[in-house]
Amino acid sequence: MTTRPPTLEEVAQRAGVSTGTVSRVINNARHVSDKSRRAVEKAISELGYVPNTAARSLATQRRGAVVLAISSDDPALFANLFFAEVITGVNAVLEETDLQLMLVLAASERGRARFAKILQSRSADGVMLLALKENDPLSKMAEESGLPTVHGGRSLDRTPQWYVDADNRGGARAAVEHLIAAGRHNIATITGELDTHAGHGRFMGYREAMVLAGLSDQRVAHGDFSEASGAAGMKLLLDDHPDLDAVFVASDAMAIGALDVLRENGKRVPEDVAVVGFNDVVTARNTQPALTTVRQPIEAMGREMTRMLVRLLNGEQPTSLILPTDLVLRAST
Amino acid sequence: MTTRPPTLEEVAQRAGVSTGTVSRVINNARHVSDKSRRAVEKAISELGYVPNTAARSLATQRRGAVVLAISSDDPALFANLFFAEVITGVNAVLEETDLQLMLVLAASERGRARFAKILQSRSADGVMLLALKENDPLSKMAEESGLPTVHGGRSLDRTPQWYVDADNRGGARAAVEHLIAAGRHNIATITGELDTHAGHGRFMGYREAMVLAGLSDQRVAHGDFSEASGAAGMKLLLDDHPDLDAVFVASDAMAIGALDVLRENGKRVPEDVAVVGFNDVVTARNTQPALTTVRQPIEAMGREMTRMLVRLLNGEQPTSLILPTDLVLRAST
DNA sequence: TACAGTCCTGTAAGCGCTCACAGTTTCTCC
DNA sequence: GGAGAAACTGTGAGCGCTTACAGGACTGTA
Repeated sequence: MTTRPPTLEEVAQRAGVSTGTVSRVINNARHVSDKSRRAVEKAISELGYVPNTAARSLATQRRGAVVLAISSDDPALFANLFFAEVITGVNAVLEETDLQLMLVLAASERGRARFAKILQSRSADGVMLLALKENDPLSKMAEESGLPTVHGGRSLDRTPQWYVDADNRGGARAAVEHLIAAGRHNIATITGELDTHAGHGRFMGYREAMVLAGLSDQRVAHGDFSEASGAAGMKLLLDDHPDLDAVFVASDAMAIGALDVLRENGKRVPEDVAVVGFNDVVTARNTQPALTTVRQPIEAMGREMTRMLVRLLNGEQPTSLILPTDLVLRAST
Repeated sequence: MTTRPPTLEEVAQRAGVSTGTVSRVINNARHVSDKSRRAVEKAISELGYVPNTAARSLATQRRGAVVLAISSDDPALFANLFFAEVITGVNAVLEETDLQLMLVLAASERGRARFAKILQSRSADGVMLLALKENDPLSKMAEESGLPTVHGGRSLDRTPQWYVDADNRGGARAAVEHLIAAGRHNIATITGELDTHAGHGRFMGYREAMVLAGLSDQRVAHGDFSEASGAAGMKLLLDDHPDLDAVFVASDAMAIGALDVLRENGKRVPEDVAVVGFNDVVTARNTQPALTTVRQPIEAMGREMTRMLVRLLNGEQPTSLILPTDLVLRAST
């Protein structure tokens, strides 16, 4: 058993000053003489004093912590290095502050209850929400708590006041424009779920690029981001539009399904049909052929969400952000 | 702005009892009449009261949170779904308790300082440490703090009192025995860094299996877990032991490098040379051919670490755990 | 009826810190 | 040298909760 850590009062005694002065030194407030400051600092280091966060929180009404809540149990969150990347980004910014990171996986009912408890017990000063589903209950909970909240991604039904999102539309458009520049004209698309912001945005990006180039945007199959739906979509496309020479697929998982179908049908990639995916999942570089895809700046999203939240906590008014994506060129185009 | 949340005192007033009684109800202590209890519960739900954690922490000297510190910036931690899996496991157990999860990435100097601060300011009741490097400073910091600490993995230099680890040796042995059972006899190995517990254990597992089967354990190349070192190791092995018919590789990354070299040298896998890796990284199922490998129970490690820590916090004396691995059979054997 | 046990309840003293307030000292500038 | 401002410091009242401790109200027993 370790002995009880030293308190501010003991520091004050040792330094021969009052507790108020010690507190001022700790929070480097003004109005402290060099002499007192030095005495206090000496006492602090001799005693190995570190302020007790609970006591400080109680007095200041500030928690010194933010919570990152991850809502969906969507496998998309776990495929990929999504998790690691977001957290790396969040951590990088938090390291520059005194804020601690609390993590809540709120996929289950229980997890949601825990999240609610954190909010209501005021265990955190702010919230970062990765809620990929539409109408996610966490979103409302955070709002009702009144805590500053930053969203990662948007839903179609409601644009949160503060969010960071990837440029789904722009990314899709760039991907399709890349296909066009490579001389493809009969470009099809397999969409994701259109009732998600990402799915909708990527589809819009496709249409935008095609229309602007004066090409037909009518070669469309609808999927749900899953590998199986990608395969099914590809089959439909081959039936309906045997002339297609490229396909923009709204997720890598679907693209993988599509590649299988193309192979089964004797289509060579990219010679006969070029394929572009979206997300740059880890396996994208190991497909046959390696998949050209759109990479989302996930770590940057984590970073920017955190920056935004920190600003909010400082009373500033940040502006929401849409981050650019990268087109990763590989052998499938 | 939301109004200040209700306090315990307001609950007491509304319920017509004293604060002591309310506190007893909240912590469901004994000696509360049904009448008071009901009155208090009614008041609580009417007011939407939730105890303030900071105040409670201050009074009880318990924080209601544990910290998960991830030390290494080792890419191995980020390849894979390591991150997501560990956290999923940790979260699953934590959901059954009232403990919150604080996450610290302590790869940088700054991160380490933050970790120290958490320990010293007593912001957490216990520590889970994923410190993959030998002699990791975090390990000592945690120990000095006196907080209950559970380690994920071991280092060679020092076995922590409480840890959860995967059975590296047993996993390796099972992999090699699988090769033997398939009729291979000239089995080589490419080791990982032997000064890590994992590298050492896997090598021991290889030797154990070979010796027990009466086979030579002398076909050895040493690597450092990286893809490049796997390729280099494979080259050496082919030169020194052209008769080899199988190779147990201590990491998937190295196995991928080895597969490349085998292909370049016209060796067919698995016909000429069977290959087994270790870790089951996401890409292992997409290699050519798909890689047979040893899967570590990462989520289970997270779960067991957390269980162990919870027991420790309850004053129980848990015992350290070595979790079994799984052999994932694919086309490379 | 008296007396010890049990239960229940209220009271109040902390937990370790911050911060307004008031008091004291030191400057600054005529 | 003195008035007023500025800088410094100590004091003490909280922040919202827990937890002895001290009763008071019952119960059962002699």
